[in-house]
Amino acid sequence: MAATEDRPGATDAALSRQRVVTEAIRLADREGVHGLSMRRLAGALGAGAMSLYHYVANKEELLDAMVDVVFEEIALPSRDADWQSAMRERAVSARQVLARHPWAIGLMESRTSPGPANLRHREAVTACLRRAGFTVVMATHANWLLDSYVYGFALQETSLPFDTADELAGMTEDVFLPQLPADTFPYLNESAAVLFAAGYDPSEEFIFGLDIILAALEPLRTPA
Amino acid sequence: MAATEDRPGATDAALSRQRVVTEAIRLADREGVHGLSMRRLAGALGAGAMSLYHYVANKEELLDAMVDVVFEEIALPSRDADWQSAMRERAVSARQVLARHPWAIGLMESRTSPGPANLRHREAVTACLRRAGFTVVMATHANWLLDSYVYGFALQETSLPFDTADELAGMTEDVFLPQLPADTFPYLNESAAVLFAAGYDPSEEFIFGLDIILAALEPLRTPA
DNA sequence: TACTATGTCCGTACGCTGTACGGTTGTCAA
DNA sequence: TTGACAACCGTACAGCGTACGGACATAGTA
Repeated sequence: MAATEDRPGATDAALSRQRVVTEAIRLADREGVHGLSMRRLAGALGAGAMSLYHYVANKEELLDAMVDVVFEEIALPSRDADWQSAMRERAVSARQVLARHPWAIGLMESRTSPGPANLRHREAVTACLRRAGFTVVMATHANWLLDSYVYGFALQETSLPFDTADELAGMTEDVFLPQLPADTFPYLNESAAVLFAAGYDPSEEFIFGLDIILAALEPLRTPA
Repeated sequence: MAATEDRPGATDAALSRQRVVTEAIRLADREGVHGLSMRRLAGALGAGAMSLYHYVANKEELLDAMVDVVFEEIALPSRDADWQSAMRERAVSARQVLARHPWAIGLMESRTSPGPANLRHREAVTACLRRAGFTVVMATHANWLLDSYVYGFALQETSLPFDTADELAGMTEDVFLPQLPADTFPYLNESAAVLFAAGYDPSEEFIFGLDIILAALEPLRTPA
């Protein structure tokens, strides 16, 4: 019970790489990646800043580890379902995870070497596509296309200034439409007005594009 | 001639918001967004750090301005061509521009309100789609789909650790294949080997997915 | 029991960051 | 001549990542 001293805000458990990375993710989720500093992270763990460096070589390595944990959270494509269902589910999962950890998208840009969870994920996706009858080259094409869509969608989603359809409706009336005068932006103005009147809900947008892509890939399989 | 004192590294021209933003982009292109500090930027302009604050309210506003200049560089869809050619060209242009300014992609994540060039661009794209016979709702779908693909592709591209097909070939042999043992990663190993043998060139990858999307959108137009 | 080695933790310090605040100039109008 | 104003910048402060060296507890060995 006297394992750790009673520092202010200290947590009982001892430090570990696991705990450091997990807490870092929690902090980044709550305050964004700008709010994640080694000192603040250490504080949240009830430790001194320099203690962290026994578990991560430097901040870059910490960020790498965080991104890999995010990949771990994404569901692998199911082995049992048909390829379209399997890929749809993993894409939906990926989008959910990236919405939960928006900072991860921006972080991917600078991280060039994939972590183990990332590799496992790619292996499973490639396996699914190959078993579905795509050639190696076609599976590569499909991979690029699907991943580009998922990441790009998630990226756009994080830069939206609203969270729900209701919020969007409110902002359309109060903010967007006034900023989009019909004489300078006739088409954007029309779009905002029509979508607003139709009660447009952007949360269904993802599936629409995803299913278009999946359907378009279907004929590119070589018959089993 | 005595307009500016002869400070070390000073440039003759006077400061201006234009010059500040342009030089910031040049700096970010060369050294990445981490290498862009107010002091370094001021140094490159032959000025003191605090002088910059007469042209930008703070660094955030500078980053906003930089992103909007990037949008300005993207070609608008042509009015004369058919919709597929117009959208293809603007997507290719966007990808080129984002490859030139990789930092812009990560920056988009945190920037929630679009700048004027961004709005002009969206207006032109929406106009192109509407004139091609897409309904407002369908044009919105198409917009999300196409932009997600472009941004996601650019994002993935910047995190590749190689630049040319030759470099990729070299790294496949020396780095990737050794890291992908056939027993743990059978499918990734196979892919790497096959793509390497086929002289795979990822620079053609973009057009492939883009044309799939464009073709899949074609039947969603309402006849004129 | 005494000594050493190792692992965990952290206090201090250095060079960097963004920027608040308060100058100092140069130009122009009255 | 005076006052206002724009352009510019020096200094200072809080916070950043992290190099360095040291404190302390435990384990292993003699």
